[in-house]
Amino acid sequence: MKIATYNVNGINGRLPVLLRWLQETQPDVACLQELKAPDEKSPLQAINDAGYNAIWHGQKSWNGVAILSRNLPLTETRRGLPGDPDDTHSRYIEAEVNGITIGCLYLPNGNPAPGPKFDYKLQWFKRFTQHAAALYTSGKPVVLTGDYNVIPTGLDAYKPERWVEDALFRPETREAFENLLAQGWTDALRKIYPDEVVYTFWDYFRDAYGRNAGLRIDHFLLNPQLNDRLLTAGVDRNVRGWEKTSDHGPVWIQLAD
DNA sequence: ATGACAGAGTAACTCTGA
Repeated sequence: MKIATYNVNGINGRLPVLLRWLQETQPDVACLQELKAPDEKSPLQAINDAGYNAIWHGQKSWNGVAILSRNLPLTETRRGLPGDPDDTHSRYIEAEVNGITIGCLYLPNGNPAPGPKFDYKLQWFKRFTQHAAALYTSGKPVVLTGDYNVIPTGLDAYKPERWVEDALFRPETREAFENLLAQGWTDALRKIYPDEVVYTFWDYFRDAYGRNAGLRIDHFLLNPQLNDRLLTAGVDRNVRGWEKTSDHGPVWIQLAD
């Protein structure tokens, strides 16, 4: 079973690229972030025509997450992160597919830091960590995937010294990610590629993709029940080179059935 | 140190992103 995550940066503007990628790589499940569209403007028909079921948690202009599945029943288990009824951002959706609990997240960027946006990032992270703890001990295989907006270590940025003041790499952010991992989650890409440079994002500016000036900020966290089934993982980095593409590349894991 | 690029909303430009 292949599960992918892809920050599409606009589901409607990205539709041709998204459909081509689905057609070429055929993931069983695809978690999408940054839809930038309300549910009523989501291209559900085109997704269905491509062979995928989908659940959406969209929002006008910003944020927005979705989970797609191909030839597999998709049961929504949660829409929105618990813990703050006043949080209006659409950043979390969760489903069960094939007995696996799949959380799809778009963690806040948090820049500029320090400031209210960074405070919101850390607050959201805290709520997410609490929810992750509950899922971890659910007894089911669980994957938490999406755009974490976290550069975990210096290996995960092309010039880490330039990111030390940035919300993606500040000590508070890295510590929050480490605290989450300390529950027992496995960073799947880092497990498969322990010492290699693996990027998932390349800035639109200054030919960052051509220079491979990237970041690793899209992640798969697996609990032990799923970690035992991890076969391989990768980044479809060629997609980042297509016309009218996202600044993120799709990332995927392959699991034993 | 700065700004470059892109999507969405709305209709010239702002806001956001990482």
